[in-house]
Amino acid sequence: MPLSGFPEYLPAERLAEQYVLDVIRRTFELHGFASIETRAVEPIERLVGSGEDADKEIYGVHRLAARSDERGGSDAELGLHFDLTVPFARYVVENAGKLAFPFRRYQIQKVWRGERPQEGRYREFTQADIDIVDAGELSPHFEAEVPLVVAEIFRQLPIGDFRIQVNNRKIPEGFYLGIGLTDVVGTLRIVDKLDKIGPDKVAALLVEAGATPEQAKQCLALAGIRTEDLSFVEQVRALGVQHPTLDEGLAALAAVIGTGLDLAPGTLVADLRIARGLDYYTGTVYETQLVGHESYGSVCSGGRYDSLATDGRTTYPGVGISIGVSRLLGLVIGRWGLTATRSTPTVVLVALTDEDGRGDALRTASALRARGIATEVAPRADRFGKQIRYADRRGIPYVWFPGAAGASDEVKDIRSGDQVAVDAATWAPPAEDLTPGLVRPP
RNA sequence: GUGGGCGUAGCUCAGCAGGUAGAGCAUCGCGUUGUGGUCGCGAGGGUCGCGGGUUCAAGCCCCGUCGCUCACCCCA
Repeated sequence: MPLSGFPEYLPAERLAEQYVLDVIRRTFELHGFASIETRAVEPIERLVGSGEDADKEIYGVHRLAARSDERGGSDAELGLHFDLTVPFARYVVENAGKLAFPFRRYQIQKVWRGERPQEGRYREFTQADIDIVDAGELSPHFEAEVPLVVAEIFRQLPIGDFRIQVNNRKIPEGFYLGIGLTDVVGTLRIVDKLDKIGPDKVAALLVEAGATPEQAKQCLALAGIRTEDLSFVEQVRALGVQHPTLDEGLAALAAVIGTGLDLAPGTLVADLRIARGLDYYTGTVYETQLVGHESYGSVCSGGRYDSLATDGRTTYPGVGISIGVSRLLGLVIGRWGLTATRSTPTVVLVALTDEDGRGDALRTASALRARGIATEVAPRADRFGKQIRYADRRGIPYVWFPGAAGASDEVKDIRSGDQVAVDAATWAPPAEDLTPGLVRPP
């Protein structure tokens, strides 16, 4: 019985997932990020401390044999981590003496959240994170770097157009303070519903929360600003609000968008309505949607955090971004039907004339594997039609026939039907057949 | 956590005044003792989510329960 929120894929879909993970890993490493893995559990106290009402999402972990009065006793209560940033912050502090700063790491792991599952929302899912953390001060140029790495990954995947929306929390914060609204978080939360409930209802909620109609109108005006270039600065200025925090935010966002314009035009969008992500973000925040699937939710988000990690003497500010691998796959596999070109890594099935030929077949397979060609030997010496069907069912592209009595071996591409005489010591498939690829059904 | 929808074969579904379960697809076998995909024939496979109740009789009605699903909340 499947458990809701704990997805499990069939082999072909898992191969598609691995393909995506391979692209992610290769690109992270290409940009010089080093891999780490942190334990699955953290003391609950640490997990709760970072997020407001994160506690209701946390899965607790304890020994079944532990009596209830032991839980929370001398041993700290443990919970499964709900993201990779909080454990990473702990890891940085613990290992600060052995790490070289600025420290760049990537981390691809499962995380758990105890929320009601829906399409694209799971209780167990995979995130792929990069973060850059420094000791004391973090240079702002890193805030432009991390989303561009993600853009490079997404461009390699068959997911269509995407937009990485960028904002800086200091912009709404300074703006709200500048017009006299002091409940920054509450205002953000309401404005964030804009896409879902529309401007009229947002305005109504803001007024209900204590804003004047004029303030509500100003908030909506700010939230409506979205540009692919630096003109958002002018548009905000035109609203006539003054506050030093607003100035800081505009300068910081302009720097990020400017770098994006220079290096990867069209991928970063300044969008002054987005504010989401966990609440430890202090400046730049990112959120990513696939064009045409905006309502599916963000498939990648992150931001800058100034004081998530601290040992009391030194703080370690960082900036990071997290690809929601499971959510992304939920869309492209679940909704689009994307899958792998075959359900097994096997490139070649070595056919068997009879059981006496198994020894030779195993030697043929070894010769092919020695050159990196994934090979398996037919399970039974069925008639060739069945052996070909064995390959066909699995999407294995080639069947290898042993040559009879001194004749040369032959390999057949069962997609085209082409069959040629070959030598196991030298034959190789075209590069595109070496590993499973991705296919999207018509 | 709150509120709606739905649970029959591996999948999509049918079934009915309540009368002891069916189709298509998939799987497997044979036709085809050695080169598949088409076609033909055939086979296997179900405690009708689970438990209780009403009834001579329940997949169908009633109660409960579990699960799945959608929305809210929140987020990847």
